[in-house]
Formats: sequence, C-alpha cells, structure tokens
Amino acid sequence: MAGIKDVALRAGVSISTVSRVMNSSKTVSPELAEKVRNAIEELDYSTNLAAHSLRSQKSHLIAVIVTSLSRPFFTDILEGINEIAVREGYTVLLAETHDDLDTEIRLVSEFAARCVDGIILASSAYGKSKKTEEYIASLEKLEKHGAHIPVVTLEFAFAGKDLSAVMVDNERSAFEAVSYLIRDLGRRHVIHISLPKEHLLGQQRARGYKRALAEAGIPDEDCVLYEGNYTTYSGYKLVRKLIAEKVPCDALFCANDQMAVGAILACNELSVRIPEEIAIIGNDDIFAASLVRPSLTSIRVPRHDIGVSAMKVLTGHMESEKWACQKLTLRTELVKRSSTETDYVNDLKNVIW
Amino acid sequence: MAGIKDVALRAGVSISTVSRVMNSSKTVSPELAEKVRNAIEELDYSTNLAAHSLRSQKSHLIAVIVTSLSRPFFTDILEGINEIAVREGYTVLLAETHDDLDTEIRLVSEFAARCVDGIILASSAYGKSKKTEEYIASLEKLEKHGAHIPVVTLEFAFAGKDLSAVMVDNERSAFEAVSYLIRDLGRRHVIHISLPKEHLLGQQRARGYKRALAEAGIPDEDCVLYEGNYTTYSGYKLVRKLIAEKVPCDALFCANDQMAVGAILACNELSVRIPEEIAIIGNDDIFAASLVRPSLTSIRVPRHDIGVSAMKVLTGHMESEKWACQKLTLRTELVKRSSTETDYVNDLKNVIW
DNA sequence: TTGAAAGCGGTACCAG
DNA sequence: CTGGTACCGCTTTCAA
Repeated sequence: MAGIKDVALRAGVSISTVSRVMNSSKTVSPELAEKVRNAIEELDYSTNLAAHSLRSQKSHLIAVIVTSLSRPFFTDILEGINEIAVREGYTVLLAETHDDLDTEIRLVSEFAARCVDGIILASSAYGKSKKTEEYIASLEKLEKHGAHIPVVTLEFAFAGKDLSAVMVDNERSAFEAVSYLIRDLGRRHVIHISLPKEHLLGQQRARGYKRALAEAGIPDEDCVLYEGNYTTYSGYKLVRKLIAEKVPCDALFCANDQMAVGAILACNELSVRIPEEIAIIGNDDIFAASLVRPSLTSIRVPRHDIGVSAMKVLTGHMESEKWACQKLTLRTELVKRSSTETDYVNDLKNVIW
Repeated sequence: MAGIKDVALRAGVSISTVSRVMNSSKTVSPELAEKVRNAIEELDYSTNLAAHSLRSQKSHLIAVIVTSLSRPFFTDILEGINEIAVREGYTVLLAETHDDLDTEIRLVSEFAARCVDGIILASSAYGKSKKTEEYIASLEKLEKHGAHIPVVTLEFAFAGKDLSAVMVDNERSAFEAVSYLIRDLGRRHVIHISLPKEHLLGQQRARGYKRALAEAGIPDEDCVLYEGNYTTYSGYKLVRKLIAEKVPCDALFCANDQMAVGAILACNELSVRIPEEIAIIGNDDIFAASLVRPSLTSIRVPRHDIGVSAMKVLTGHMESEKWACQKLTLRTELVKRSSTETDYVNDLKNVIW
C-alpha cells in the first residue's frame, strides 16, 4: 500500500500539500490539487489510519461492549448502533464480557489503550462492592492522553453525573403489564417468573410486579416469585412444577420472552388453556413471541432505537467535549396477542423474520 | 493516560529499557525490570496501540464482514470467531454489507487502511461480472505496506488459490435431507421452498434437492420449486397457496428454518397434519426449530465451529506468511424431530436459549 | 546490559 | 499558496 510520500513524489509536490488535499483544505491551487488527486488515484492511496490516530488522537473507532452476542437483545441494538456509526464515519469494535466484571474492566482499559473515541457499554457492574464503585468512578474519567473518552451505558444508568445512558423504564413497564392482567383481565393470582435476583434488570421488573399487586390491593403474601435463569427451559420447568403442585395461578408475568415461551410450551403440554386458565405476558418482544402458539403478549423494548440513540448521544459527546450528559429513557409498549386476548388474530405479515 | 516516556522518567531508565520490559525481553537486569514494573503499576501505564500498530505494522485487529447481523446465522459464527480472537489477542472490528457488493468493496479497502491483520468475510460477490472478478483478484493480494492481509471467506469459497474458506456442503446436506424424505419416509411429492434464485447458497440447496429426486428416479417434471425470500411470512404464504391450490405434496424441503416455521404455521392453521400428510424439513437448525410445534427437523450447520475454524485458519495465516491456504468443509447433521418423525419426544433441556 | 537515535506515516505549525 | 520540519508513542537497530 502506497504511503503519503509516494503520492508526493509521484505528484511532484510536498507531503504537506498532499495532506492538505486529503483533508480538503482550501489552500491548495487547483492545478496542484488536480495533480495530487491523480497521483492518489493512480497509486490507489488511502491514508494509514494507525498513523492518523497516533497523530490526531482520533481513531474513529468506538467500542461496543455487551454481555453476550447470543442475546437477541444486543444483536438488534448493535444494528442500530452500527447504522449511525457508519453514517458518522465510525467503525465498531466489539467485545463480550459474558457477565464477568473483571473481563469488563479489562476490556474497558484495553479499548482505552486502543484510543477508541467512545464506548457503549452494557455493564455487569451490579452490586455495591468497593471494586464496583472504583470502577464506575474510573469510567467517568476515562481518557487517552488527556482527551476524555465518553461512555454511554445501556440498560441502566450509573449514578455518575458524567455518564450518559440510554434505557427503558423496566419497573414501569412491568407495572403496566401486571396492572393490565389484574385490572383489564380480572386476574387475582398473578405469578412472576423472575430473572436471577442479583440482576438489576430483574429487580426492576420484580419491583414493578409487586407495586402493581400492591396498588390493586392484593396482599403482600400473594406475591409469588419463581426465580428463572433466562432460558426457555427454566420457564418450562418452573411452570410445569407450579401446575403440578396446583399453586393457585391465573396469570404469569415472565421477566423475559424465552421463559414465557417455556411457560407456553408447558401449558400446552398439560392442556392448560391460554389465556382462559392462565394468561401469560413476556418481556422484550423478541420475534419468537409472534411465532409461538398461542402468540405471546409481550413488552416491546425499542432495541433498535436504543442502539440508534446510544450512538447519537455518543457522537454528540465525541464531537464536542462539553456535551451535556444525558440519561434517556425510551418508551416501551405492551403488545397484546393471543396469550392474553382471546380474540386476537395472528398476522405474520409484520414479522420481519 | 501515561506514555512510555513518563514511565521511563519515573523509573529513571531509558525508553528502550521500558520497551524491553513491556515486551518481556530477557536482556534487562532484575533490578531495573523491577523498577520499571513499579513505575508501570503506579502510572497505570498501558501501551498505546495506535503507536504500536504504526511502528510494528501489526494492529492485532481483525475485521469481520457479514451481510447482516440480524441473521442468527452470523451471530453464532461471530461468537465462535470472538472466542478464538480473544484467546489469541485479537480484537474484532465489525461491519455489515447488507448484501451490497459496493459496500463490501468499500469496507474491505477501509479495513486495509486501518491495517487490520486479517479479514473474515461473508461475501456477497455472487455473479460473474467483470467487477466481481476484479474484486476477487484484489482480495488475494490485499496488503498494508507490503505485508499481505489474509482473508478467510465464509459460506462459500472463491476460486482464488490464495483465499482460505470455511463452509459446509449445502448441496450434499440438501441431498441427504431430501433422500431421507423419499427413501425413509416414502414421500413422492417433495416440494422445495427455495431462497431467491440468484443466491449461491440457494442454488446449491436446490441442486441437492434436484439430485435427490433424480437419483430416486423421480422425473424432472415432478421437481417443484417455490421461491421464497428468507422470511417466515414468505414460507407461510407459499404453503397456504400450495395447499389451497391442492398441489400434490407430501413433503417440503425448505431452504431455511424461518420459511419452514412459516410452513408449519400454515399447515397448523389449515389443519394439515405434520408429518402424516406433509413432512417438513428446514435448514440451519436455529433455536426456533426446537420451539415450534411440531418441532422442526432441520439440517444443523455448525455455526459456532465455523466461526472457530475460520478464526483459527486466519490466525495461522497471520502468524506465518507462508501458511497454506485451506478450503475447509465442515459436516452438517440432519436433526430429526416431530415434523418428520411421529414418535419424536421433544426435550427442551438441550435448548440453550 | 543499557541508552541514543532513527524512523513507522501522518498532521500542523511556521517561515517563505 | 507552498515546503520544511517537529512530533504523536512506540520499536528496533547500533554503539557504548
């Protein structure tokens, strides 16, 4: 690959001039500019980005750190991020933490060393340990040679005033979903299949569930939580158990769609009618929700928009050092289907899958 | 962020010495090494990778170019790639082409300018136009400043002797699937729901389908192809039509699982019994295959392994300039479920989803 | 074993 | 408007 000095030689001009043309500075005479452009064309020259990064302290690279690529949640977000990134001239560096905080910490510092211009982070820093606190503090003042590296978090916001975040209100959407089960469908025994309880997201959803019961005047002792582990199988197993043990239950609110699908499969196998005997609501509205039968009522999280917004906020930070930090909460939507509505008509036309 | 010279200053040694310690060269006295390590620790120094890349012509970056992230196919491959990449000290740069060849060409040259050490490419260069040929030729001699950039392609192999590839034998797996429908299940009217016909993958699968019919002595005019477009809805619509028009059909081979799921939903709605009246086979074995009812028989493509193998081959190329180019064909497996076997027992336990 | 110094390929300032 | 030159941070030869 040709370097800038090959081009200068070929065009018979100085390196500075070539650089000016490359950066479309106006202070080059048309004749020289023309010569340079020809040379660039002939040698198929393109600027070496490693050198560019080194000199300009801008890599045009952003890092996206997620817990796991196989979570469809992140795939869609990533698409949204990438869409804006391409438009703004950034390239995405990708990494997974597998929900391990040490990995996450290592990745962040590695990316800082790579001089990324910004980071979008789905963190696993729950808890309140000393290490976590220190880590979060360090995130706020992350930098490459004096220049600040902005960070935008996904899913939830850190306390730090200097960290932007794009998320949804999990508690509120859970509250609305459960209230709908109670108020519109008249259910009294709503059981919650939760995420592992150390997970912040799961805690938020569980809180929404409890608040809905409380506000409907259902006593605390009727709050029934079964702890699942994200997977379809865990939902399936818990619901089989629950039915076998004849636990009073006329509705389920599952903290994600995978577990809800498991719940549906369990009910189908045991010939429990949905929604007549048990109404079911999931969370996330992944495509499988419209494919299972009965199709699943779920809380739609605007995943693509989350990605788009996160990247837009990050771009703002990257272009101007003094962009105000933002905590964005995007709206969710309860998508009602056959698992709660007896007269719902499935329509595959809108399933983009 | 501290630079190498800050460390040198702090430790009271030369930059060269620090560099030696960083690269764990043996020619540093224990005392100095100790001092340097302390300084590194205190200043929380990590080497600037942009500078490193510039100097060493190694970026430890690899590019992964896929058509679309939302194809679950690539998500799993990406995980496999990333697994090995992390282990070998590489970071993944990600990009999507959305099946547009111009985008692909642009991306490849952009990544070359970024000095990536290697590229894993799911190309959209089907056809045989002049542009395509030129592009493929250019891929073989892609380079950054004299150093060759190795390329590994996914899904199919280019003719070039200098391009490695990791793929599966689509024709053969289609052949085996259809032969099973004919020979083991005794079906005579097997219809193929194909991919758009300009897609190479689709062509390969269609070829396998035709060969299976031919070898079973079924006349050419009984080859019935319906062209779908990847989506669940297209499979659904085609099968509804086919049943409404009473086209003779006792088995379907769908070129992907999404369309097969659509086919199942159509049969369910019209009360066509699966597999008694129509047996169905999909391709890819995505998780939805084990979740639909009846569960779907499908051709399992070792996606994770493809990613792992691709990255391993690429690593080989990157570590040694004269690594022999490889064309790897991984084995597929026909996973039999309820859509072809009446006595299949669904087991969610193995659904890692 | 250690340090000095020359670049890697650009950018940006300054002088002309 | 143009060219010379210092320098970004690191690696690597070469000499001491």
